[in-house]
Amino acid sequence: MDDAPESPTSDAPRPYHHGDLWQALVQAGLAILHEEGASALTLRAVARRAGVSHAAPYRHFADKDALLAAIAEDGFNCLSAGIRTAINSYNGDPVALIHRAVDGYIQFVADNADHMQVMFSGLLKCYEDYPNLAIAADRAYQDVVKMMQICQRDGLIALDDPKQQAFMAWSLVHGLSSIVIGQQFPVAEKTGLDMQQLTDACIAMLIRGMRAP
Amino acid sequence: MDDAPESPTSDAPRPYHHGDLWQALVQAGLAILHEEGASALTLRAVARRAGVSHAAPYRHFADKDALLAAIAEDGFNCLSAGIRTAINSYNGDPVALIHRAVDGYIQFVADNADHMQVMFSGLLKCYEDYPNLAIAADRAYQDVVKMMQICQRDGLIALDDPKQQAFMAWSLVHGLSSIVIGQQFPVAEKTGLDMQQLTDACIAMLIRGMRAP
DNA sequence: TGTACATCAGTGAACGCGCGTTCACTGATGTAC
DNA sequence: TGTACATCAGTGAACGCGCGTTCACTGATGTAC
Repeated sequence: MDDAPESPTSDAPRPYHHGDLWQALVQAGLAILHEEGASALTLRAVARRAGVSHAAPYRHFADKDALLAAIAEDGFNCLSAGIRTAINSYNGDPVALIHRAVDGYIQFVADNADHMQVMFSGLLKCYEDYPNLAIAADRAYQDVVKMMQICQRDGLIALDDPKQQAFMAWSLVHGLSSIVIGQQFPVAEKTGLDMQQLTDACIAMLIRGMRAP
Repeated sequence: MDDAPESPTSDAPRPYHHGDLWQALVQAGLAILHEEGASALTLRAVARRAGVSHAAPYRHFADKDALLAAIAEDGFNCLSAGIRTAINSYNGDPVALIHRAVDGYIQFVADNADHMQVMFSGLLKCYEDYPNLAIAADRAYQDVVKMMQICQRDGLIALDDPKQQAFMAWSLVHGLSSIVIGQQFPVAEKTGLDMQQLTDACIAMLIRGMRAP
């Protein structure tokens, strides 16, 4: 009687075998992050939301951290998808490329603050224990590197190590978004600028800082 | 019998009245953050470590969040103390000033990763509910602004709005430290640089990006 | 085509645990007279 | 200087709660013959 699974949305009787419970659990976790926040992300809540018993997840995840890793991995996939979209629609204007990529990143953080928390706030101690997660994080990073290489090729930034440039760009954008989103202090009120203006200022500074001499 | 306070370190009988339990609880919280991490930071653990019953904290803090706010406040005070130290020892070289301040910030983050988590990872939803915390965060920010004004005055950076420059600098350094410290991916391995080299590269980029034309 | 059987996926009860918070209490402190 | 008393700070038992995890189980699936 404890923890009855919630009634399925459809009237059809839910089959005993779920089909793709792995995916359903990850999606349920994302929904909880959106609607209730990171502190509500428990294994039991995820199972409840997916409409299965709270023991069912153990068929698919070794423990809670494994589920968190899958959720974090999904987040990195979203980030790199956004960057890749920007790269794929590249039209020869590297400044526009950076704007599109950065705006995408910031938008993702704004829309998924609690998801970012799972990815970045040290909830998972050892990324090495989750190879798929490490790969996803690396892929996002490599996409940023690629973007830097394009900006180099087309003369926007200096021909320095693109890995280093990518890391600096990521740091700036990540810091920008996490300070604003985390609401540690009312940035708009303090700087007199809105998010878009702050973003644009950061991009301008970044490009100037990396510009080819 | 549940939750017996641990024996005091001194042999003298602990007086019934503590003297400054408020401070003792904050210090106990910091010790837990250092030694056991943010997930171990519970009200009961803090009381245990301070050597009082687990109900005693409620004489000094309305609830758990109030304790977290006090701990976060302490963190911002440390950050601004570091920046002010750098400012006070200013010797006319603005580049050295920035290096000292940034190195201090990064060192603090490296030594207090879990403390930073309490300050920045959204554990406290509303900073407005804790005026002292908001003041401490703002003071740290104002110290960065002051640093920017010095750099402007001595010709290192452009005469733009120092509040905006401060925010960009903070974003970069915060992002840099949180990505590296959070260990999302092995930065050293990926970029081929150690922390100090990455820091120096970021500072160089920052100054170039803000440099007076 | 039908059937026995191994394998897999999900169930539900149970475990021990530590948490945040409340409450009636008691011991200590300091102040008014 | 001594004493009654209000006030304050800490105690310890109790509350309800939800968590992660385990376990023996059962229902569904698919494969070998």
